[in-house]
Amino acid sequence: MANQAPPSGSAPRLRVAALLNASGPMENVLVKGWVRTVRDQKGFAFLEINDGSCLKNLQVIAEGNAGPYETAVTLTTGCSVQVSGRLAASPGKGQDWELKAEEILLIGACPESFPLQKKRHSDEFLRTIAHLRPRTNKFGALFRIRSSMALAVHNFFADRGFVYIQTPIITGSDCEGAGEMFTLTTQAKGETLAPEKDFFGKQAYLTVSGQLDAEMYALALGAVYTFGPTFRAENSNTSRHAAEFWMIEPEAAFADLNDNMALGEELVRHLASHALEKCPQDVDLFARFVDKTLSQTLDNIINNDFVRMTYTEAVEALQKSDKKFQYQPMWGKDLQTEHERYITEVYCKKPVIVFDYPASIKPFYMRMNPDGKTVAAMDVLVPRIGEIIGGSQREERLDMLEARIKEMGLSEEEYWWYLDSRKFGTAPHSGFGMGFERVLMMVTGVSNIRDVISFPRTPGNVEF
RNA sequence: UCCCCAGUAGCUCAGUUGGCAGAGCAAGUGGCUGUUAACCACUGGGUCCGCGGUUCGAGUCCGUGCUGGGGAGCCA
Repeated sequence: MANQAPPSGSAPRLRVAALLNASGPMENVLVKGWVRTVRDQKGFAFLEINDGSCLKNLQVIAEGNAGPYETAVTLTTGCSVQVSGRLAASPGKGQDWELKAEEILLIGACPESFPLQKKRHSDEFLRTIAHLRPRTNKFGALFRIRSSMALAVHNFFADRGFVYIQTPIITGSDCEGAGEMFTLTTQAKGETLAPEKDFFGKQAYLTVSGQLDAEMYALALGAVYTFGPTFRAENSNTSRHAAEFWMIEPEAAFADLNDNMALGEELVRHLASHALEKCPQDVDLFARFVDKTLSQTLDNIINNDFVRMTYTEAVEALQKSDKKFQYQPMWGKDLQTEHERYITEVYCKKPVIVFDYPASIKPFYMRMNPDGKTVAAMDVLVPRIGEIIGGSQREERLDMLEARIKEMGLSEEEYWWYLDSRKFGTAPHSGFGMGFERVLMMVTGVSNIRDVISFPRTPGNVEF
């Protein structure tokens, strides 16, 4: 089918983005898209057509009492149309080019019950019509940025020799240690089946992380990353949590915690500048209407080194501050949201990497430091969003790892394959998880995670 | 899961001390020869979230449930 010539007499379809960037007038132009507004004058009418290729609409002018004009005045906001005509310089303000319609055909009508109007809607309302919200300027822009950012992630790792791997979504390991898991079963409603009689012969779950699998591939291919969906059944009702989200998890052999922190910082900075460079119009919409401090925030991320401080230093800084915290900062306790916000927004005023956390508050696979109290963990915290990356150098010493598994009451048999990687040619390695939606919140200023995912899954919500 | 706030026209909201249900936008109709969320005029539009209670009378007060939002915990 590639390069097949269009049927004789009809022009190939062009996208609005290309037409708005035209270098000169064009004859025989064909556009297909959705009508955003119809402005009917006496004897002529303006249409604004959007086809998703860019934020801006193409202005179509339908003149004359017959043909295009007759059709134009019957069109309503939301309908789909095809328009053919010629692209000409626009005498009006606001656009360089406009399409003088020679023929307008209605493809799909849109009755007045169409819920989207030519005005701003609240995010809450748009969430109730998540199937239609991509037709708004804001969500169109968001999902063009999301697509571009995904590509930027792949390019970033490809440029650095990381191999893209896909780890299973279905897992049998019930103690990955990152929160509640969704159980998976083929049993019928109301039926109670023992796990050993179920599809996999044991209890199965949706993955909460591809990390343990990714480690196996890092210890073979040198450096790998995953980029896929992740599931958490935590009954978590906040603007920063979803039950299904996308996570990027790089894992590199022969890399220590410093390499890990450098990679994370470089990635966050790369993504921030990518958004500004590759999606300027779409990002500008967010800078103007969603978060007025967005440009400043992104500049801050791009142009400054991230502050690095140990967990111990962070706790000391919190204890020395005049600010009254609801939770007293104390060595050995996890940093609370209010603590993270103080560190990034007040104390450092820029992204911060906190590392070397107490072993007691971190999972078994993190590498024990020589002090015997802390592990080589690191979190990248950004102002307003909080934790965007969480990672560590992994415990590569078999005896230490076995001891930690035992200490935390986990089953060594369950992890036989994981332990094998330390038995056979073990090597220092490290990696992290980065929440893709949180990155999108960072580059757009959108404050609710439900508005950077196509169809968000949260407790009590699986509509669409 | 806990704390706080909200739910009134298609949307965004106002509604005074408990006393006839309101505005803007949208929609419909008409007008307008270059508009830019066009503009101007007119018209239609209500389960005041559900249930129960107090009262002569409840959008308004009380109880309860549901839904949504903000914050917390947990985390990416």
